[in-house]
Amino acid sequence: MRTTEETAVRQLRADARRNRERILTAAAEVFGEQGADAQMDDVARRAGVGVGTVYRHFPNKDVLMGELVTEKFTSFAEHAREALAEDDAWEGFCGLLYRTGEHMSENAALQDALRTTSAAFEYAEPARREMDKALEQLIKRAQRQGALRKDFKVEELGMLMGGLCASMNGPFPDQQDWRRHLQILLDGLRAQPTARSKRPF
Amino acid sequence: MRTTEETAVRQLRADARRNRERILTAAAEVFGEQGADAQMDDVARRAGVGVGTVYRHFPNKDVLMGELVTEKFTSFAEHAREALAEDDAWEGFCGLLYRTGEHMSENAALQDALRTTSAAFEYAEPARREMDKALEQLIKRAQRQGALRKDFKVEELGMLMGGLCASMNGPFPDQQDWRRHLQILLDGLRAQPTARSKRPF
DNA sequence: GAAGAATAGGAACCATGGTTCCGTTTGTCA
DNA sequence: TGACAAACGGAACCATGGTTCCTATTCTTC
Repeated sequence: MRTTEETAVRQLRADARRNRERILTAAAEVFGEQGADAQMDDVARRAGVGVGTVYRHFPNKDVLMGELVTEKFTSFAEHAREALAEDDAWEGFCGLLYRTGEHMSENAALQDALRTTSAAFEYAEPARREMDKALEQLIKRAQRQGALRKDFKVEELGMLMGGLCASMNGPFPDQQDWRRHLQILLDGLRAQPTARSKRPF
Repeated sequence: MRTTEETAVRQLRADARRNRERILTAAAEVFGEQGADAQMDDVARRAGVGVGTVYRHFPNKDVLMGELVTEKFTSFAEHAREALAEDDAWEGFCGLLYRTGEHMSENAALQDALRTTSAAFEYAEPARREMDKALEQLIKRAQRQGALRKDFKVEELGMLMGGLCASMNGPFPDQQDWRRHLQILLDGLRAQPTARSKRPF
């Protein structure tokens, strides 16, 4: 079975194909564990390959990381669409954020992608936008069901999730838990029957 | 007027004292603008001084940054004590977080200090603990007044504020506003008369 | 199974940025 | 005002880590 896509990429030599795969796997592990400042040499070593080989397959570090993060964002978009299938919009929303948090907490590079501006993550922008489209539907639906505060916008979700990342592996001792953070956020997002508290600004 | 403290530090030569002050000012500006990875050469240049001079006054970058961040934390602690003087504990609490946010949003190094684990910021730990002591009182009081959710702990505040920092200068377009983020957090922290929403975990 | 192109490997290269060193300058004190 | 310690300046040093380059090794094809 050979799709057009595969042939379009020009048939790689058998060893090259194998190595490319290994590199991708190794990179996912290494960047996942160490975040954006993991080293290319580490990736190469973990893949059992020379650095030169890594660079033969990916022009530079940014592209390699971008590739990985894009993959992640794409899968999040998929998750969002799944959540859309649930009956209770609010439950779907909460469940998605939790699930996403779970993934992020296991992937340092992803956390970096959500907190930092960096050339590396611009490659992932299209995927991010794709993800946002699915999220938007989810949000709208939860708002129609009267569960999510009306003034909440998709763009703000990125911001909140970025903040959530900060509580994973941050400088906080005592096993701080991002789940707790998420819990508070969700309580803040829930549509309130009562008037909201005054704000000094 | 010569305090014991000044003499304890051993009388510096006039030019040295002047330079030390300049360096501190320059460093506050440079690190405030560019965060933890501003360069020592920049600090020196801004202070109108050679790098060597910077190093004569501060053994290394980490200590210099630590000094600055410590100063900030100390002033935050002071603010917290001021908030304690207000009648309405909740208003005091909100006001403090807002005020703190305002400061953080103008100081990139401070943001870094709240999100990253780094030798540089360990120097600021004592000051941080001092700050936490004041915050604890503020929190307890707001809880007694029934305004703040009962299950909230001081340690969690650091986490949340760290998250808030992530929405300042993050990778989010469209002028995302940390004030909005804070608003949502505060709504999540407000004591709820109604039962909290179910959580999928 | 030999030739040639594709691929691998990893030492060497280079830019960046913190830190050190030492010859020069300056403040202080008698 | 002269002497000397203290302080200055900034070129040079060094470690780190991304990227390149060139030789050696494999596939693949005939």
